[in-house]
Amino acid sequence: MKIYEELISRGLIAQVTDEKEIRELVNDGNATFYIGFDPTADSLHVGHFVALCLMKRLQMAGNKPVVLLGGGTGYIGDPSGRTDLRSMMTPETIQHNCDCFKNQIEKFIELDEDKAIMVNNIDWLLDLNYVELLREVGSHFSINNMLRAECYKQRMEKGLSFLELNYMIMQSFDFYHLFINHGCNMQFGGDDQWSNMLGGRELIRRKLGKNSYAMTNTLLMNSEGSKMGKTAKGAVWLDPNKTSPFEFYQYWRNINDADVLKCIRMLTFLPLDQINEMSKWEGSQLNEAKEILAFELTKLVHSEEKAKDAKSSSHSLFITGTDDSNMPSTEISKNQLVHGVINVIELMVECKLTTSKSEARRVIQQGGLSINDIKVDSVDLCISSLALEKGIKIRKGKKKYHKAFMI
RNA sequence: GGUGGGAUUCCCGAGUGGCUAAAGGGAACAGACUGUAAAUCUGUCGGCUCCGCCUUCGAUGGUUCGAAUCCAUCUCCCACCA
Repeated sequence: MKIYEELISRGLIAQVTDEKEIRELVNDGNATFYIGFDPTADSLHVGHFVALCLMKRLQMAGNKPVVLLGGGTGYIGDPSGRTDLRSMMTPETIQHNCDCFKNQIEKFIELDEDKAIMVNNIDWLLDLNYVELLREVGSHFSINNMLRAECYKQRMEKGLSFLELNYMIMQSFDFYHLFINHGCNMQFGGDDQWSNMLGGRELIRRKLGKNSYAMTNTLLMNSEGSKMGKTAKGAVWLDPNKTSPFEFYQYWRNINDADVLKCIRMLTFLPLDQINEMSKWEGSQLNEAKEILAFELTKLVHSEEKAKDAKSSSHSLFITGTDDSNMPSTEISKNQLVHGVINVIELMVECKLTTSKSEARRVIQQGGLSINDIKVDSVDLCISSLALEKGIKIRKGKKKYHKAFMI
């Protein structure tokens, strides 16, 4: 099976401009394609990961990726899929985020002049001359068409600023620039980028009379139709300092039944035969599939060792109930104790298990807290320094484990 | 520039002088049931020194025994017209 067919089988391709030509191009390893990453945060998240995997797969098939950091487009902010204006970032933040992205991507994609390159659109966007751009590029865009694009349509009700309207033009210009300077003949991106990508293709056609290609990957949506990779606390980050390997593992381990196979297919590098075999699984057997998914992804994003750790922590916590050194922990210092003890409520807040004492009190009153496997039934319970020196295991609700200790 | 409309607790959204820490829904959190799933049911859902007290309804000042609700000024949004 060739790469294009594989991508289709994995459900990764959403839309393509010219199916036949693109198939040939990527199957023969003749594509130089780019994917843009706008530096919206100081870490990549799961959504980016889908794109990175695709990049990797295409690279392994002999195509050349161009990683585009959106240091310039970050100044504008993509309105696609948004109901409100993105908050404007300072140049310092953008720079910092770009640096973070760079570090993470480098670990995943082999960068080498022949195999893949990384560029930053700040290098060409920031120096554009307004009037010149209007004449050279702006004249090729039809406002009527732009407003018909899905990404803007949604914003017509809530309001769309001129700044955001220009995002499409900037992204189109990127493609045009890369086409000329790096022989980049294809653009890849999330399905929500489709109209922006067509804009670039159209610009290349109008200005150079040349054909170029675009294809989008399926957005990772759950069975309820909302974007995956989000938790109550925010995104699931790839940065281990923002989302620990254990949390990362748990996110996938706790995924809906309906979404497991789809995720395995899309995100892991397991052979399709094996995945098809797994798709016959039902009911509680899916737990096994979830473990595989969680393990494989943790391995890809962090390392095999971290994945093993996460898996064994998960097992010892949920199956055998034993303690484990991998759970998040908080060190309590001596001066936080009063008369050699600390109140449970204070302790919970200290460990960031709850954001306020009221909340901590409620959890205890509802029977949701246990320490060293003994349910806490009084909000007045105090923990001694002796216990803390040994280290205590706090469990809030069913799945939140935390360790508190004192040296 | 003109004319209207709006800003309420994490989000949506009621509330138009006291009975309002503020309906309803969503999210979230805890409990039951389970497969570390979903669905369902129950409870909670501003803070604290928690049977009581304190701070919230865009901002500031005022009227009143008493205001999210009335008045004034300001800030920001939106719609229609230009």
